[in-house]
Amino acid sequence: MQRKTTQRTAIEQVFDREDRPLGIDEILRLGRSQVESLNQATVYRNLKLLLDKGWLAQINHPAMGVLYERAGKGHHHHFHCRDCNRVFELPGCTLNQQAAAPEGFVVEDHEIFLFGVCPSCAASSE
Amino acid sequence: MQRKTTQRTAIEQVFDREDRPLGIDEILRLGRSQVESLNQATVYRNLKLLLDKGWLAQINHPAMGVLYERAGKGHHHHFHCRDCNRVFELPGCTLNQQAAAPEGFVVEDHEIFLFGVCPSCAASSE
DNA sequence: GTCGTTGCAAAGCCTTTGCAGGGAA
DNA sequence: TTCCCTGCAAAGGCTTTGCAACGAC
Repeated sequence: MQRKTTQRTAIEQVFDREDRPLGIDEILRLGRSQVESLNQATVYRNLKLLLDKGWLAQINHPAMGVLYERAGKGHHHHFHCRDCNRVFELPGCTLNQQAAAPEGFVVEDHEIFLFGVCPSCAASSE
Repeated sequence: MQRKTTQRTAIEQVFDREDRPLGIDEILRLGRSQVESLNQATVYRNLKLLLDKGWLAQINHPAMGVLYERAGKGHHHHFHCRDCNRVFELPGCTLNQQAAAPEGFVVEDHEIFLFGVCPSCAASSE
């Protein structure tokens, strides 16, 4: 049976608090502000455990590499802000999936990454 | 000045011949069928050189990791066949970029990855 | 003969794993 | 007391780099 540890709890809280896809470095940094001794290996092990459990999902971002986000949010896409370098989850989907590929291709799924400036950066640069 | 070597020529020919995004392993394997002694370090060095030169472009595929493709093909997307595991370049773009994100987000660019079955695999499975 | 390139091996990243000690139940 | 979990360090992959020999020009 799985036990409740301060380390795993800290990692889970980081995701709940940030509510956006996070990279290993951020998870480790934010987690350490809560549990100073938090080890990198522990983070990796818990991320894997939370993935298997279905609590987290993994995404491979074109510019940011591997990121982790809360699972179970349904189909959505990602936005990467070139200013603050954060990745946001965008609800909804406007893509006509089958129309996106030429005749002959059977499209079953897709992923979209958007790049630009997020609302808070856009506001602060005016 | 840059010199013409059999190794670099072999790598370039692999891309011309396949005409699709390739991973390191494929480049190395296909290149070795032409230049037996082709070394991994040489491939990495030449890929970097061809990237800097603007002859190649790098893509970070969600499922396939880092891939390389001929540069200068204009805006396009990628299709990954779950049968043959190859990645194809799809011309055109049907996405209304700004409509894909909520109010406040300034969208400047995007990338789309499609997943499914390619025409040749779809035909052979019937 | 230059000096850009190559092959080999060593070194760097990032991630995973082995192990003994520690802590949740 | 059990045995899951953690920290540390070593080991694995993949990519880059140092170096001497090679070969394009």
